[in-house]
Amino acid sequence: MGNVFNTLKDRGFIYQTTDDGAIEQLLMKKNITCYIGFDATADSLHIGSLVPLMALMHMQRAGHRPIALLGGGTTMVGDPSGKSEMRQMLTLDEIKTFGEGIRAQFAHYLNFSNNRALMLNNADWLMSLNYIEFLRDVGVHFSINRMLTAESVKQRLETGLSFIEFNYMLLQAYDFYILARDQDCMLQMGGQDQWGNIVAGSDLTRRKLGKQVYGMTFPLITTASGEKFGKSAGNAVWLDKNKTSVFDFYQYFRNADDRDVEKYLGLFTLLPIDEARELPKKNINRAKEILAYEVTCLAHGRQAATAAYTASVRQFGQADPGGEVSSSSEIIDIQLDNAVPIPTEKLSKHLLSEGLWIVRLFVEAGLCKSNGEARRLIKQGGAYFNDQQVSSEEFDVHEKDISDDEVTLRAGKKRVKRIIFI
RNA sequence: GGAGGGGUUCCCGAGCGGUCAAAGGGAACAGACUGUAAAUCUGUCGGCGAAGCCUUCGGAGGUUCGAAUCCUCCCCCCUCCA
Repeated sequence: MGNVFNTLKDRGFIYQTTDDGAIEQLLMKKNITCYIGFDATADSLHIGSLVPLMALMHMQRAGHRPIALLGGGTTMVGDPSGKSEMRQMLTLDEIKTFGEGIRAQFAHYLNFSNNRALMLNNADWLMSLNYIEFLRDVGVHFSINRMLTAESVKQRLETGLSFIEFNYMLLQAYDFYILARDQDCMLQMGGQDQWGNIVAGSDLTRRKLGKQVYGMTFPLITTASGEKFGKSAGNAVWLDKNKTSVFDFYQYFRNADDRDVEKYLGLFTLLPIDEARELPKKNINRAKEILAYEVTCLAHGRQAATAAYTASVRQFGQADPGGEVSSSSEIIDIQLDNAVPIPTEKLSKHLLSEGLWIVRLFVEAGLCKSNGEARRLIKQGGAYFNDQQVSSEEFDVHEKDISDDEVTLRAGKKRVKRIIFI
């Protein structure tokens, strides 16, 4: 399997590095430790973190040791990079709780046994810093003139940048230095907006330890239509199945833009790169199924991915019924006859006793946010009750209208829910 | 600290006493077309069982028959000066 650097490059992970040749050499010569920071701003990661997660995974598979660094300390300050406004500050407690949730998700991608990967929290060394000491120790090495030329800072100079955020770069640089010193970490990776922070860290490490360490950034992933990757209806697509159902998670990738499929297969799956390039050309919709299945497999496990796949096929049909497309994905072994249910909501039977207004039912089911929205849906002909179009909003559902205490609701073509009355 | 500019519905951004639930664009949602894609076209896009009513234009008061629009105080942001 050999050269991870080429693997990452071929699969579209590399945006820029501090030194291509040196990093490639380094990675081939020995097993190194590398790190990526994740700010603990929510109790779950979302698919925006998939690129760094996959990058660490590739590193580990190639024998290197990845460190996932939780930003318990840096989140106290807030990274201004790539943001137009200051981020809300979180308490230490919140960050701690968030960290727990995130750690569990990492375990799906990385093997933490025998210290083959580490999870650290920069709160451990940042929180106890003494201001004056830090200034004399670290601050001296930073040139304001130079910091002001950083792209991430320049952008914020237009909209405003507070001193606390301006300091962020020093803290992240300090992280790199600490990891280089204590864990022999040689490489920091991150999103392209992290470039300034990463370079600052490698400079600081060189100055303080006389040690050469390296940096690499990933490209910012956007969809072909120019939107930010990972937003579905304005909401983030989370890795936590309680925040984004497995079905919705699968569907997000199943509905990828044609033009993005090849890129996504390279970045978000472990399928051989040649296959990732070929699949979309052979059968674009089968490629999307495979993409969605593979990504879901990594995030939620094979069983859940299979369920999402079969439920989707039942709902929308399959892309390659003849089985003409060959693939190394396990998806081709899945038998489609044991159909698995779609997202289910339980409602109380009491609601039915006096008749449940159809408008309200759609709201209760979580398919519409308000009565007004449900009315609109019905008016526009997008509401379905047991696959029957709802023609009027003046309709009450009684027990006699449903069989087996169960009903299927559909909003538009894609949003479906099964409701069970208990 | 001084002078000026600004905070509008999910976002950008018009409005500057009634005709404003607030132009326009984007996003989103539904329909047509399709391949669960893209592009295009059409419609919708604060809440309320829909009648009218209620809540919304940084916050709190005030003027007025009537305020997003005028006045006062406060909070926040930007620019220039110190």
